[in-house]
Amino acid sequence: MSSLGPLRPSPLVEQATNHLREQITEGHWPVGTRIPGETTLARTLGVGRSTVREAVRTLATLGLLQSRQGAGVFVIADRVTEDWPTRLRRAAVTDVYEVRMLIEVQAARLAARRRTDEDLIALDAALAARRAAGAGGDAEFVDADIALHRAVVAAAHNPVLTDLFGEFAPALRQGLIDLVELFGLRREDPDHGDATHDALVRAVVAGDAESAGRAAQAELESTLARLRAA
Amino acid sequence: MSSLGPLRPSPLVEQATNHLREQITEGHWPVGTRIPGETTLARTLGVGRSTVREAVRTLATLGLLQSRQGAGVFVIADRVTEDWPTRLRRAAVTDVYEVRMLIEVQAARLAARRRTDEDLIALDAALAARRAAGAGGDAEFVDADIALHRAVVAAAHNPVLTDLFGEFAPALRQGLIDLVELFGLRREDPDHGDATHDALVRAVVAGDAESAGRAAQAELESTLARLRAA
DNA sequence: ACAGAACAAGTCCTCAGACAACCTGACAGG
DNA sequence: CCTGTCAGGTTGTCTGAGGACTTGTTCTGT
Repeated sequence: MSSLGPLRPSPLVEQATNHLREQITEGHWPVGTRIPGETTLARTLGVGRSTVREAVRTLATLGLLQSRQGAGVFVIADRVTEDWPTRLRRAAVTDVYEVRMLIEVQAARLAARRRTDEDLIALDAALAARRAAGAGGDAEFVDADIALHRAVVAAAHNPVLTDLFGEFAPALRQGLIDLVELFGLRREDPDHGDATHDALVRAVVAGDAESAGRAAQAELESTLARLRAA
Repeated sequence: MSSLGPLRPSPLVEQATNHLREQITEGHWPVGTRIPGETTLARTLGVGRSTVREAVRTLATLGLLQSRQGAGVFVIADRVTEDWPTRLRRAAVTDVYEVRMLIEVQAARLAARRRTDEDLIALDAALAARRAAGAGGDAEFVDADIALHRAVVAAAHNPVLTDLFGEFAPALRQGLIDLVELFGLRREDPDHGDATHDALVRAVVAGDAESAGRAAQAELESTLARLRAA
């Protein structure tokens, strides 16, 4: 009778949620249609009504269902938009890094044109912090490196761009730490890449878009090449 | 007594959800702490226990709470990672378009280096489709235009990049349709921009990264200038 | 015959109570 | 100190009830 059977290893709500989600993703309940009522679902799933309600609410929060009092529950989407953190986690590091490079090269050009006095202070501070982090551990150093790049992107003064970089940063962190350790980049050169980063910052400070773009490209491309080799 | 008072304009669960979310985001319940029990919350909020449960489940789905049977409900995050569709919807069209330009200029360069024979066929088809859409409505034309740009990005063969463009496309669509109508771009020139798009495609086909980048930049910058003027 | 009001069925929304499953900390005994 | 037991509290689930709302139908007046 009950479609879920006598097995109860995981919470019932979760089972019910998955069951309903399958009906949607597999097309049994196309977008726009009304799904059976609470009482009916409770009977067919072999669970209580409150359990069904919580499952429906979960899928409503995920954007698959929408319940309208008095009318019923309707399917409004058949798949959840996977969020970027998980998408980036699944993607290849080189692909992520390549996109990061695309973004940042152009961001550096914009930053050179738009940087304010506050940006200059922040850039100098970030550069100094990166240099200082040369004395610390690899994770600390990578964090300081990312912070510097974040300062460059911030100087472009485009909130969408800033958000986008913020999305990529955590995905890059671990890959960069691994890279530094694998190649032992900092063994004889604790603040590895200091000269290129200095050039980048100086180009942005000088307002030279072309140089800034080239500096960013050169710096990122060398790292990308190492990532590809690893 | 009841913190929610006698007002009942919106569903109680929603009110309870917002109330709990505020407690979290405003720091009254720091990450890691246990929140009061369902029965206690029901009493303080002046609602039933099932209402509290659905509110908690909503926040759990959003990743703010985690409930463990027998132990309690715990705060595991103090802010939800806003998804890109809503973020882009809230952002200024010009900012979104600018980032799109950054991405696509570099994508065009990559595409020129990596395009396969299949890409060439798809590019030609998309270009022809855009030309054909000149006879249709504005929405149809914009869709064909976006499809062509999507084909260019796809030729770069970076899945992260393709996904990223897919994220931006819907946010751009309406803005572009409005732009076309506002400026009446197609009144005397139904397939507006055909020459520049043709140049872009030919550069990608020829494998000329520099020309492709310049063509994309020129095309997108002119549109961006119009958006800024609007 | 048509337009609008009144009705009825179905649905979600909320509550209250009960019991089961489970976790945690205290406590006694080794 | 370590360990097993136990009691209290918490979440998980079910059920029954009534309220609120939507929708389609029926009825009424013109």
